[in-house]
Amino acid sequence: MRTHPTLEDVAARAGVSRALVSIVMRGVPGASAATREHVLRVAEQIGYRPDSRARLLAGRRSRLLGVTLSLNHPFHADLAEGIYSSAEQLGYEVVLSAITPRREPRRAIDTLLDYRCEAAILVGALVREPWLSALGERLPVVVVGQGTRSQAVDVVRTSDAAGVRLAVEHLVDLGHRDIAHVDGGRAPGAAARRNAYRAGLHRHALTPRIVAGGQSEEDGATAGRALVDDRPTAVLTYNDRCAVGLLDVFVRAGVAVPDDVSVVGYDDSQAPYRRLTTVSQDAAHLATLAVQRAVARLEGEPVPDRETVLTPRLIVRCTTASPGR
Amino acid sequence: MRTHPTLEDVAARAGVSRALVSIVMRGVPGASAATREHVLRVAEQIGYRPDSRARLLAGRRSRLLGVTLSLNHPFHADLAEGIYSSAEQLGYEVVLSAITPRREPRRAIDTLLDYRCEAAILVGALVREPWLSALGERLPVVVVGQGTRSQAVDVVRTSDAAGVRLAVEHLVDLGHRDIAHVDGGRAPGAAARRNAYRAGLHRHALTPRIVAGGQSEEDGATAGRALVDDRPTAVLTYNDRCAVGLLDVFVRAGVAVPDDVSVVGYDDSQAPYRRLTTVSQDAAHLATLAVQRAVARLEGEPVPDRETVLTPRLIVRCTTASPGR
DNA sequence: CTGAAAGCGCTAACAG
DNA sequence: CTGTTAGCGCTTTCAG
Repeated sequence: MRTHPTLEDVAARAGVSRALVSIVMRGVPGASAATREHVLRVAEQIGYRPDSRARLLAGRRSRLLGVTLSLNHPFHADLAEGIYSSAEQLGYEVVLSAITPRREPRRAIDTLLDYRCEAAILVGALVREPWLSALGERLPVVVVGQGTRSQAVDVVRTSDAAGVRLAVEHLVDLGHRDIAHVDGGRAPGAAARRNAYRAGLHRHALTPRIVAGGQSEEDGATAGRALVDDRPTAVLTYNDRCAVGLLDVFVRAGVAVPDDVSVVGYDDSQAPYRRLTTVSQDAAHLATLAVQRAVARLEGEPVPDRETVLTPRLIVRCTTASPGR
Repeated sequence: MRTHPTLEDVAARAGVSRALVSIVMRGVPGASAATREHVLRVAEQIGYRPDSRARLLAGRRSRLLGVTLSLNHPFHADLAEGIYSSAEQLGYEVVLSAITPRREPRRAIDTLLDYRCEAAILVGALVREPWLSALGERLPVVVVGQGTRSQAVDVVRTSDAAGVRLAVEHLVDLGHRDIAHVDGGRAPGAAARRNAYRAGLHRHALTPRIVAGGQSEEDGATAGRALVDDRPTAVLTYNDRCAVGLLDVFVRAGVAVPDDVSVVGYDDSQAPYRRLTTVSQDAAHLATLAVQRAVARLEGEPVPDRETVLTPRLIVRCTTASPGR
């Protein structure tokens, strides 16, 4: 189990100075093409890879972006993927820190700080406003997917109001008048969606009906069981996972979708196999914007607005139809 | 955006030497209880957190465990959670590196190496044997969840043979004779499960019927569409996600589960709401073992076997029943 | 128990 | 173009 080769090993074997190797490895000007190639080959030969810790320590910039995310959320996975590739394009590294039931956001963020990342991109991190603001004072912070009252951080999100509105309009256009909402409880964005739902129904002089839900399929199933007996003609759920749980209960109870009841999800995170009508948030776009925002702050470029709000799209698939069809 | 406080800042403010602060922060003997408390309070006051880069660089040990995982797999999320907590208990840190469609296992592992983690725990990383062996020569490697021909790495997994066998026996006991398998293609463990399925059916003089599947719900749905017309009485799928996709297609096609067809999943990764009969792998246990194994290698403790194989449990829920009930 | 001193592997000025 | 020289913030001897 021998130790990793160092810059010095490469230098020695290539017969040049460490500084030169450093220059070559970083790809900055200051070495002839011939030397460059030679050094690179030697490095390759002895399996040299720069020690990222040392590099981070020595450099004045770390070019490291810290990202929190909760595992097990398809939408977060999509965001992470986008963040990785946007960051790479801009020459930044990414370090992930997971939020799990036993590992709180605060803990995840602390880890990121210990790595001395230059900016933090927070996905799925529910932290209290004062703490978030304090964090925003220390380093550029971009919150993805949810709003915040804090003025110290950037926000990149999709408009919950617009998304819910699209969904409600779609259902109303189809002729639905009894539209229920399975909410997300304390989940990110849940409050905004709930409010938008209320507003949407009021706009059409309809009566809101909110059922407690959550983020998971199980929450959706629970809500489904609560709704199945006194069934509305349409249901808008907090997210796709929730919709899936609801659908499952409905279908098993012999309730046909979309014939007996229409269902609209949120996030477009489910594989298309379910053919769920849903409000789509463009994860790749959100990711790109979040990274751009963080980088802009780091590089002192002007950032137009603290908050960037994307407009979601409604994707009509096969779980919605006119009532009593 | 001021810089982070350093060890020196704490020392200055507490009126002691840097070395002492270091001792206190690491919690090693060498400081009086009074001093210890004082230093700790000062550190807390100025919001000091040790720089993990510097710590890693200076210490002879990094106590860092590198973990690959693919986002978007509930089973991996469970493993990650377990790894985090086991590592913490043993005084190790964890750094995650995601495998995504655009970020190959090799890339993810290289990142881990750049962080100079002392050992690697590979979950969901499909890499060729020679490369894996080469990696195993460099540092302790524990592969989780799948076997490998490589003799250079440790393996912690659940017996696919035993799991599939449990499932097949269960179905046969229920009276099924026409049992299909939706396989996992090239996914981890898919080959082993496929072989065990074949062996299981042969044991009972039944004819195997294998349908191409995959890891996702969509793959399961595709397989479901292929099976729905010439329906077996029972289906064993590569994993739960696959089972869910299959179920979805069946239920929509008016095929009742378990009345018309029984379905057995694998992983127990779905929320219980689906009431899926499935083969359960104990993620927490696997995680603990993987971490213990890695740590044992690092600390030169004896490791009994290269491979640890857990026995899975069959969890009978509501998707299996006798045929023609 | 405490302080001084030597690096860890790298980057970044600066001279040559 | 190339080599020299300082550190980055911390751990780790080793004397006081």
